Amino acid sequence: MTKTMAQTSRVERQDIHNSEVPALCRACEARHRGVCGALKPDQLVKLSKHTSKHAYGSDEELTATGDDVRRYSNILSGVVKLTRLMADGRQQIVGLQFAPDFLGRPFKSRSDVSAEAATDVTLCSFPKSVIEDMIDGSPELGHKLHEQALKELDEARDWLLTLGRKSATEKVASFLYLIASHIDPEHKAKDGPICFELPLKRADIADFLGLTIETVSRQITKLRKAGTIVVEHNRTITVPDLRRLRDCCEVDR
Amino acid sequence: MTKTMAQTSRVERQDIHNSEVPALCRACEARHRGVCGALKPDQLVKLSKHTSKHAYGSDEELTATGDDVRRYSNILSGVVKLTRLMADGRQQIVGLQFAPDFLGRPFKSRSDVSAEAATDVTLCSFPKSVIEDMIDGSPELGHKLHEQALKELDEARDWLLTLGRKSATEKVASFLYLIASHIDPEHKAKDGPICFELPLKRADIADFLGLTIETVSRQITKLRKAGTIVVEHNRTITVPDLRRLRDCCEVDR
DNA sequence: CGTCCTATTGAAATTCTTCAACACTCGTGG
DNA sequence: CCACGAGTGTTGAAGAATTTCAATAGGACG
Repeated sequence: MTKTMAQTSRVERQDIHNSEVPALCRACEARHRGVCGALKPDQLVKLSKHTSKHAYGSDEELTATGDDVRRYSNILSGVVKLTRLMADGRQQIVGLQFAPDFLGRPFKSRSDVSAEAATDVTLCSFPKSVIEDMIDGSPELGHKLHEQALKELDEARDWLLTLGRKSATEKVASFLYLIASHIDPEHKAKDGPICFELPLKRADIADFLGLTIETVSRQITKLRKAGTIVVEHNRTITVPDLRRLRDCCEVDR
Repeated sequence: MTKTMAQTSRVERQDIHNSEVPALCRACEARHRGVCGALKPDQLVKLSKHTSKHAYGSDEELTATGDDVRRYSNILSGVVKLTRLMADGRQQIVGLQFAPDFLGRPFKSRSDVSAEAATDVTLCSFPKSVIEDMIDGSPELGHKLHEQALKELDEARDWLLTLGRKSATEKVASFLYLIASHIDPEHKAKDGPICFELPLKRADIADFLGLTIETVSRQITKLRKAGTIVVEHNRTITVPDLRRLRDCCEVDR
């Protein structure tokens, strides 16, 4: 069984036993919730020798399309968009990843999606080979990566339904609901008021939803006028009643 | 009904070396290309004790939405559609699986997609627990399942681009191209004439592409009149020049 | 022969896009 | 300090793509 959910107290107790956990990793979110949670202290040490932290600004490219993907990363902060581009410039965001998600495509050196920073992003990255060597010795790590792949698959399939079958309003509502639930997973059930920053600009939202900027804007206006959401400074969204937003994600016809 | 298509002679020759391979598995496609390829003979024996073959007719449900998914399966023949359904009846196919794909969602007992037979289908299925026990002992098996998850993820992301950003004609062309390449992976590069049966009826194609039946029909007519495809009996497609079809998948605007 | 299922086609209605104009914010440099 | 431009977001009107509604046709089967 995986022990991902460790409360702080237990983690601290663990770290007394193996004080060799690299300084870099000690304060790291990914160390507990991310892939590194599956690593033993000596593995962390080994990994940290090849590790580098890096910061990216909004819209900066993290991995070029078709590039050799020689490095894996943990997202330490920020939101990353995975996009696919067509020859004539049409673009589709095929995945959004939040800290402390893992970034990289195991078992394949080329990828036809490119990764861009949606917000300011910091990554902790390391060579592919190091991790791949570790997988063989530690099934828990392989399992964790497998889990993340399955999670991403579930999300991609949810989004297929949204892209294929929902109206523009439903799409925008679904996007806002997605962000709201991701920002505050606890809140999801509670249905109280929620406030959050949109990690994407309108153009990105459009590329995520398969719409135009204008349509996105119009639908946001519509939701705002209906009182389902409150918008400040274009990017700050308040949802007075999450249930009402959720209802907009799937309106009976 | 179930026809074992493997040439018996070759399979028998192989099995001289490991006579413990269960009779059921000897002629099986999945034994080589599917997950079972990662199993050792003694594991196959163990697995085959809990294995049952089953045939389904077109549109029959293999796994109900939200059902406990207690069993895994290999697709021995036919095409399976994975669908998501909305409360008001809107439907989206979120994945197509072909023999000898693996069917089932590891590490999760509920799934919100339902699996239906698109064509006549035969499955070889076994309890989840047996496979999961084996994963611990054989990293190769875990790896194979991981690979399949990643493959499905890549496919889902390809499809997100298609659903989000392509026109109706491009969507239909992309679908036909997908099927053509899947039916005959070798042919993909050659660009000669190809003939195949559509595994999906118009309604399913529509649910796969996020379109209506009528639009699908119109686009097929359009491709037919342009000479890009030849249609017989609604289901039999001939593609004289695969390159030309591929060009229709992404028309510059 | 009639019925069900599947597929096609036409015309009207709807949704979304395209094109165009305008508003707001922010940083830079005159 | 203000003008300017770039980047971002909103809104309106016209146009295009797709859906909806409705009618028709062919094949399979009892």
